Amino acid sequence: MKIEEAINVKSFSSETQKAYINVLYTATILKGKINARLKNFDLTHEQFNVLRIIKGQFPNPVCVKDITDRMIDPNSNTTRILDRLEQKQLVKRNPSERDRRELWITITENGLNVLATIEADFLSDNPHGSSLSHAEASLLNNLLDKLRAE
Amino acid sequence: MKIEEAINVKSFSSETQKAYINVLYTATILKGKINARLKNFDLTHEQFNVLRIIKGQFPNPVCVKDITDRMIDPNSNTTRILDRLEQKQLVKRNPSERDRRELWITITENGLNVLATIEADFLSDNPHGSSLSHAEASLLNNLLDKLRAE
DNA sequence: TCAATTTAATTGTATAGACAATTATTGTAA
DNA sequence: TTACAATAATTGTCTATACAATTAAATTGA
Repeated sequence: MKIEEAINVKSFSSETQKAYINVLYTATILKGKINARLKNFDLTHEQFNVLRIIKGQFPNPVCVKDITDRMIDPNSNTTRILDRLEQKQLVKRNPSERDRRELWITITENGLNVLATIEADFLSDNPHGSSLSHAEASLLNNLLDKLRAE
Repeated sequence: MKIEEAINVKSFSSETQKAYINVLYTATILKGKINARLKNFDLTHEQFNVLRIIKGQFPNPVCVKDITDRMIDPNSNTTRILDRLEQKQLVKRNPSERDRRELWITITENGLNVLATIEADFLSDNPHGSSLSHAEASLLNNLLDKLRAE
């Protein structure tokens, strides 16, 4: 569905203005799809993201700042997302061995298992086997990078 | 800045996977820019959006459902965003004349003035005079529409 | 007619996003 | 050494996002 139909707007002040709104709207849709799948695993989109970031360094620990630097939305409160992941016993917090201000966060065995299950589920019906070809996706990435650069 | 640098990620499982994350990340950046400008006017991004939707039908009123149908993120709670706009006396709620379940929302004189001021401010340094050409923006729109379609 | 269903809007509750302030610790320079 | 600035993480507060439940009114169909 074209963006015009999706949000019932007949015209935009410019093609770029339309692209702005299209990016925001598309992000909402993608987030909704991901959240819907993650619901079965009692995780939100951002919790999933943070968990993957922590797994990315496994078996090395990461500190809170490392996570924030890699988040899609660093405005999210990393502390509180970690609170929820820790409550679910998916990550552990330990004192850092090099700086007493820091915490060393590691993913638990349980956390690794949950991520593995989710990845299997995601691959099972090829959610990212998108309607975009590799070349189109690459083009899209370049255009988004350029759009942000302005 | 390329998405890889922006979020410190070295590789993605596919170009489409990268595009997914790029859309989410780009949306965050765009929202941040818009919010920063709107802060001077004591409005959030979503409040601004709703206000523009209501203005779009002026002088006709719109009901809550009409607004929700046109919102970038219909998961937002329209009632509570209207609460804040009404508190700031930017919109008015009146009983509908055709259906007692509905409310008729209209933008106030004050609301029209605020929007006019914001639009003048936005135009003043050409925030949408982006680095994308018309053709590139158009291509981006098509790719986003296609990405959502999968 | 009138019970059942649908619809419009609100309310409730939890997490996320936005941003300022605070606390504890480390780094720096007189 | 010791003020002072810088940094890492947490806390506080408000709005937005996500989604279920509720309330009131309109619609439908036997």
